[in-house]
Amino acid sequence: MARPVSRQPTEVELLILRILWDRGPSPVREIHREVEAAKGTNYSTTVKMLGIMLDKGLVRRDETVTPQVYRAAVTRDHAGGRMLDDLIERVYDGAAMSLVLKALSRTTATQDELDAARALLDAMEKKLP
Amino acid sequence: MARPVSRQPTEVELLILRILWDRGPSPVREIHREVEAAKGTNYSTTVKMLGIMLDKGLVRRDETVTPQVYRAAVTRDHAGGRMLDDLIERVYDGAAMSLVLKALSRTTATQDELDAARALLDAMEKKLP
DNA sequence: CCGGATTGGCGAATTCATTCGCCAATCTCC
DNA sequence: GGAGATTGGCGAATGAATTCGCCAATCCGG
Repeated sequence: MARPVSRQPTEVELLILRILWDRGPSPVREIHREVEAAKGTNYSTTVKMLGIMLDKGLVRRDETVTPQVYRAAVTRDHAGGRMLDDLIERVYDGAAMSLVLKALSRTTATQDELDAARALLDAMEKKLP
Repeated sequence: MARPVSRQPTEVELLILRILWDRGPSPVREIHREVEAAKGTNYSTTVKMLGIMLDKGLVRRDETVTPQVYRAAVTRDHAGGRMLDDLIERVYDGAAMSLVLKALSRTTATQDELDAARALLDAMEKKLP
């Protein structure tokens, strides 16, 4: 009686999405090459997972060409944002800033990213009452 | 042939941890009260999950009192931090800042939190080459 | 046109998380 | 002291995710 609960991409789905995000639309054979390198599973498994992901709407398929080409149907930021929202909700009951500060403290960033972050903070401050 | 993959707390485990984080050490009956309110499952299920979590080291148990009292063995920040690291790794291949900016943009914060965030950014900047 | 290689799909098997039925040990209070 | 309630635990059943065996269709070089 297990339940999925969060409508997040599963482990293998995420692995495949990441591959598609990194290399763009690709035929099964190439996707599988990376999946196999990452976890040594079978070609059939990759095909199966792609089929499942197609049903779930996580990927698109161009069947007009041979071999068929798959592409991610969701963007990295879209999926990541949803997963992050979910994480924040499940761990911090929605109090995001706490988690964000934590994330900031353990990351490294470029000057540009720091500037962008400051700009965001400024924008947020203006919205304060 | 499913695989565990990430050693993160599962859904129900997280629900129970959150309850313990919010109310502190508690007897099963009270933990169950909230679990039931949240998802309507049985008392046996809550006991079972606590047993599993005890095995995994996610909670501690004081058996010297009756009823036994359970407490979280990991802090909210510890668990959240690990889960966040995992999320960042799985979605962004480790490039955290991108995700952090995304999180910032969709949250609201207090003045104090904004100040704390700026302080962190300043500290990070000093570490730049 | 032919045989071997490639592609893609279906269904069954496996594993983990979750759920609960059922039972034993304690406790509570007449 | 004992009936009924409360506590806690174990083992089996259920369901989602994952894996692969096996097979059909298509492709490709000679």
